[in-house]
Amino acid sequence: MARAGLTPEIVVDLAMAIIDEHGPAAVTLSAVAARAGVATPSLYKHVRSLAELTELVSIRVMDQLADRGFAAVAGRSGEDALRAYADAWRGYVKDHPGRYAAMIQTASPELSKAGQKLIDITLAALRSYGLEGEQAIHATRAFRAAVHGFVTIEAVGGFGLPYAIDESYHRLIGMVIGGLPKPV
Amino acid sequence: MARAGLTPEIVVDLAMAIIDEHGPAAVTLSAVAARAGVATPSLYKHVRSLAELTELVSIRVMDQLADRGFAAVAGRSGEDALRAYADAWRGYVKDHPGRYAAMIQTASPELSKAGQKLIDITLAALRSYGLEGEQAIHATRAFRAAVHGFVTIEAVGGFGLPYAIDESYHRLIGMVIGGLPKPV
DNA sequence: AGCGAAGGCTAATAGCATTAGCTTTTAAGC
DNA sequence: GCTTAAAAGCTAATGCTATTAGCCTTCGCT
Repeated sequence: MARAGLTPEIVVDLAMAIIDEHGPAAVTLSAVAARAGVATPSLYKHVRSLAELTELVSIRVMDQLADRGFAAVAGRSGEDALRAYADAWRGYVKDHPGRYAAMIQTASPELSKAGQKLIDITLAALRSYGLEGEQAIHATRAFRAAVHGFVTIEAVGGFGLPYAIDESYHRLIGMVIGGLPKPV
Repeated sequence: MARAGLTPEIVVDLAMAIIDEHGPAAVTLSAVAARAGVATPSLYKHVRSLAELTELVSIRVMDQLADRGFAAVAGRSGEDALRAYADAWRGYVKDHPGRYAAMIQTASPELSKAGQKLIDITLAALRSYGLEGEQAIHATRAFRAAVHGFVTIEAVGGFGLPYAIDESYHRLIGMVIGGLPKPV
């Protein structure tokens, strides 16, 4: 019988498809194996465990998020860059709420490397503010926390009526931006 | 043999103890039953399913959070009230990171009622700002998002070096407060 | 005392991750 | 082209999980 020709990357692809269709909780090795047309234990030739697979998924999601963010920030600066990044971030979550949910419920050393990309992009967007050291850290944390908090609540439908959510987000980002020193 | 004398409340108590000691992932009906000194299926006399138990746990956590918040806001107004609420919220998460993690990975209709308490407290803290309708909604969402985002990232150790985190939080809350119209 | 409900039990089922060990395919080197 | 060894698949088995069914016992009330 011909081989399925799996790789770790393809296994992650399949897991992502399951997340998109049925949510993060539906990601089991059985489900992935069924999609791959393979017996469950065969997956262990490509991933060490379910835990490793979910970690790889998280890294993939962070990378996708970073790609969108990077594209949004490129060629912009100051408030413009920050707002574009914030919108790109939220756009990704709205397009793929399951993926973001899958991402946030995993933590590991490997993951922090992927997460660093998101921080680096924030720093890049903040560059024109000329913040140094501690000031840059505070600004980055504030931006991350505001964006992540808003988008997380929205993804689980936590805002109740979906009334004027765009405007609420715009204002929150405006509060963060307004609390920064003026760009040089 | 004497009965264990369980109630749904006690079952939730035991689940909370497991969360505090071993994290949310360790909450299984087996583990709870072992702690209760009872066979696993006996728990079904008190909770309908594991899903219901985790939901009850989330509601309990939200209630505890609301109690702390209520106490913090009582007798304060304006910026003072908002900062006290923000500090109480974060204090709870620092005291019980596992509980907060357990809370955020559950969503259901029953839960939104408990979540409404947290929103009501925010509205109360905002009262002296005299915000009406849409303005109050935007302000509440911004506050929730900022607080929730920050404490969530902190709870998973997402800020890397634990350097000056108090100050970062203080500044973020300051950004939100600074973006509100002045209290009347 | 007796009766019914509530709270406990054991046994059984089904789904899950994981490990062990075997077989087949594939690709590389001669 | 043949050999060979690693890579990639398989089946079988283990042990954990939630859940259901059906039974027994304890408790509270009359």
